[in-house]
Amino acid sequence: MRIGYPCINRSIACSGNKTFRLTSYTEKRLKETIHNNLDCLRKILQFNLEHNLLFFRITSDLVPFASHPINAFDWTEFFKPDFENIGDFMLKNRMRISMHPDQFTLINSIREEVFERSKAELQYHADVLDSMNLDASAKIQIHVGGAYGDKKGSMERFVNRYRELNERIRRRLVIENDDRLYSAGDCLKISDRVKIPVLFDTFHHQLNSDTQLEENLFCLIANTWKLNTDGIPMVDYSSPEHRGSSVKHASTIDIDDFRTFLGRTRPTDFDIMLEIKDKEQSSIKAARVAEGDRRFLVQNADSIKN
DNA sequence: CTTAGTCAAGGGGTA
DNA sequence: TACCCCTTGACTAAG
Repeated sequence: MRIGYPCINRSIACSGNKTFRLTSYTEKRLKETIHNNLDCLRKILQFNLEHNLLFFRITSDLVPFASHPINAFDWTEFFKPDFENIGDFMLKNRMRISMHPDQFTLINSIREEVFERSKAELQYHADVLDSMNLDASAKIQIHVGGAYGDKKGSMERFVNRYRELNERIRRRLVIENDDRLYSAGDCLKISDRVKIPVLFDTFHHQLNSDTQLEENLFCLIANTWKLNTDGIPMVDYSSPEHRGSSVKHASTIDIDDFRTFLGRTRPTDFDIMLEIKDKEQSSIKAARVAEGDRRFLVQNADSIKN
C-alpha cells in the first residue's frame, strides 16, 4: 500500500503545472515551461520520498499544448535525459505513478473528431510515461464518458473504441467510476468485455452507486487488476466536506473516516490517492495512520530493503 | 500590487 | 435554443 496525492504540492516553493495562454505561444516559452515543470516534478518526488509518500499523479499540464496542432516541438527527444532521470528516481524508490487526462478526453463521444483529439491526448500521456521508462503499472485513468441519451449504446461504443486504441495506450488505460453517469457496477460491466482495470473512486461511489460499498464489490474491482502487469489496484479516496450541504471535496482529511476505510477494505492491498484540497498535508497524516496497517508496512520494508 | 475574468478541448441539466 | 453547472489553478489584462 502506497499513499499519495495528485499533481500539486503546496509545501515546496515551486509549481510544476505552469502553463500559458495559446495566444502567447512560442517554442521558447514552451521549452522554458517544460523545463520548469520537469524540474519541479523532480523536487516534489524528493519531498514525497522524504515523507514516505510513494504514489503520485503527474499533472496533465506537464507539457502544455502537448496534443495541440500548434505544437511541432519534439519535446520527448529534447528532454529525453530529464524524463529518464525522473523515471530512474521513481523506479529506484518504487514509486507508483498515475495520470488523469481531463474531461475533454472522451473515448465514447458520438463526435468522431472528439475521439480523434482524445486519442492524441491519450498518446501524449502515454508518451510521458514511456519517456520515463515506466512499466504498465503506471496508469492513465479516464471516465467512461457521456451517455448521449442512450447509456447502453454509449457503453458499447466505449468498448468498440477501446479496441481501436493502440497497445501503448491500452496497456496503461483504466476506467474510473464517475459521480453522475457511470457507476462502479457499470465500469465492471465494461471490464468484463475488454478486461480493462477499474479504478474505484470512493467519493463518486457515494454520489452515484447502484449498490452500497460492500466487500464483494471491492473484491470484484480489485480482481480487474492483473498483479504482474497492472500492479495492485489504485483507489481514489476523498470525502465530502462535512459542513454544508454542497458536495465538495473535503478541505482536509477526516482521520477517523480514513481509519474506518482502511479497516473495511482489509486485507485487499491497493494504492491510495487522496483527492483532498490540502494535498500533501493530508497525505502525511494518512501515511502516519497507515503505519499501523500491515499492508503499508510490507511496502515500506520492501522499499528500504532495495 | 491586487483583482476579476478567462483559459484548447465536452457534456448534462434546466428553463 | 440559451445558459449555467461541473472543477481548478494559474494566466493576464485591467484597475
